[in-house]
Amino acid sequence: MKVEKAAKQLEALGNPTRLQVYRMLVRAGKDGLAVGRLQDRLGIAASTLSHHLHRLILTGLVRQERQATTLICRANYPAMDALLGFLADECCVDATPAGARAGEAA
Amino acid sequence: MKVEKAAKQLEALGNPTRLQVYRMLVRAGKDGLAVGRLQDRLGIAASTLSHHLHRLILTGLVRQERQATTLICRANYPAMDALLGFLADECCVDATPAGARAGEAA
DNA sequence: GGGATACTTCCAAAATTTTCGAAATACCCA
DNA sequence: TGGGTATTTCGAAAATTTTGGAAGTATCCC
Repeated sequence: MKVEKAAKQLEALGNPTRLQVYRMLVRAGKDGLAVGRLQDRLGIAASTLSHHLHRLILTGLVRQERQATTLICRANYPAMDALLGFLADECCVDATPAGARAGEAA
Repeated sequence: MKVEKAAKQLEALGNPTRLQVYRMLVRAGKDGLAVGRLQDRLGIAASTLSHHLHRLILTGLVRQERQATTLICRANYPAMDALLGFLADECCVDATPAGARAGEAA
């Protein structure tokens, strides 16, 4: 994963409203949740919610599927796994090796 | 973890420069990295880096320790673990149970 | 004390984000 | 075709973020 992409995804999750939306979708699982259901729970303007959803979708964290007049939103779990992996990745690889001491031979 | 706190941390990581800083610190491990070393690698103004570091520190993702005239920065690993846990947490708990079908008795 | 290095805080301009009403679009049903 | 529900796009104001030069603070060394 590229830093730019990860940053975009983290930025998308870094807004309280979008994070709530995302968590609702994560909790909802494979059934997903309609845009209208999200709006009912959040109590914000439809256009505001639509903008937030758009950003989550642009980053690949959320997917939408139309069912007649309603749009079902779902968390994209593999994308979340990739992002979590990116953050935890390569922990300490540049650290001084455990046995190393000043003046010690390589 | 509260949604507000998690959102602040994600927002802090959601900027390419700050994410790079954070990853450098994660890679650096327990030794950490001086502010000046970060600046050398990033090539940005010292004041800009200082602002970014301040945000990472405010959210609790990064800690600083003074060693003489230099400030050593370190990733706060427990904070990262808590954030990752928050995101993965409660996946699918609201989902329709696997055996559920329309009209099925509870 | 004087002077050097390391880093932060102050200030401010430019860019971006957040918000939502109004208008537009998508789809279904009769 | 006409009308209704669901959702997005347009447009724009207010708030926040990002950036860095200049000035300030902290610590060390002589």
